[in-house]
Amino acid sequence: MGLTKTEFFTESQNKTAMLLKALGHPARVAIIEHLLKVRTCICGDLVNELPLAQATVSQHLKELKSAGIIKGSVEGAAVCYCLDESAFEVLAAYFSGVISGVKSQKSNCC
Amino acid sequence: MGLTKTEFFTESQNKTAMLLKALGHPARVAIIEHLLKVRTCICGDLVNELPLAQATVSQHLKELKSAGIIKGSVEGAAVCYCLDESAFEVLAAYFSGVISGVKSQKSNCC
DNA sequence: AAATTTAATCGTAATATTGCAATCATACGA
DNA sequence: TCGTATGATTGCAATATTACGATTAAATTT
Repeated sequence: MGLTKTEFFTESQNKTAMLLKALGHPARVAIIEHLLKVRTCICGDLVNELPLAQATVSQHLKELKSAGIIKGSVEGAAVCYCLDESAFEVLAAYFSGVISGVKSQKSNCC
Repeated sequence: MGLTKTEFFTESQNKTAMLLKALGHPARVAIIEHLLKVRTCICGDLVNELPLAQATVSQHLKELKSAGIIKGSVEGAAVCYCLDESAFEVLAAYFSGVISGVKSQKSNCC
């Protein structure tokens, strides 16, 4: 075990969980917030910004990128990273959908 | 290692990451979506609904509850669970903030 | 009281994540 | 071309997560 049984959940549930899991680490939240401030940056900038080694930052960037949360384009020797707006639109829509669903419920709890 | 360095991130970053991590599993997304449909349910309902054993479902419920995403109230021998609206309001506000931040940036990427 | 229902907890196994040092690969400048 | 800058990858150790069977505990039913 230790293996998530993704095959028994819907495509949508797996996709949503995958996005949220990718953001479910303070270092990756910090990367997002730094990109909100500076729009674009390279890995080295984040290594200076975060209390983590270069290998660790690179790994977090890889996870964010493979989840579709950031984009990276090669810029000479460096790689330029920026936010992928579409992922956040999906998540914002998801949560506003949840909220309107909750609000449409009669009472709050049992 | 294998230990997240939460002490080096802000309170807000840790809190956001904690909420997102709690939702970053398809079973827990499925639990949220089921609660959206039925408003309240007990653990046994979810055991019938999900392809997971009772102990596993109970563990997922515990994680959601300790993150503040669901509430549970004892109802005789059973425990009645429902969504905690406030957590979703925090997250919806977070993502709409991210989106307006991204939109205020000049160009999309480098 | 005994049996049943409900779900939390314990113990364990398998796998995933986090973090880092070291190394590797690529692009650029001297 | 040789050195330098940048960052991805590899290999490893420590810890966390996922899942489940078995057990436990509490409330309800018979």
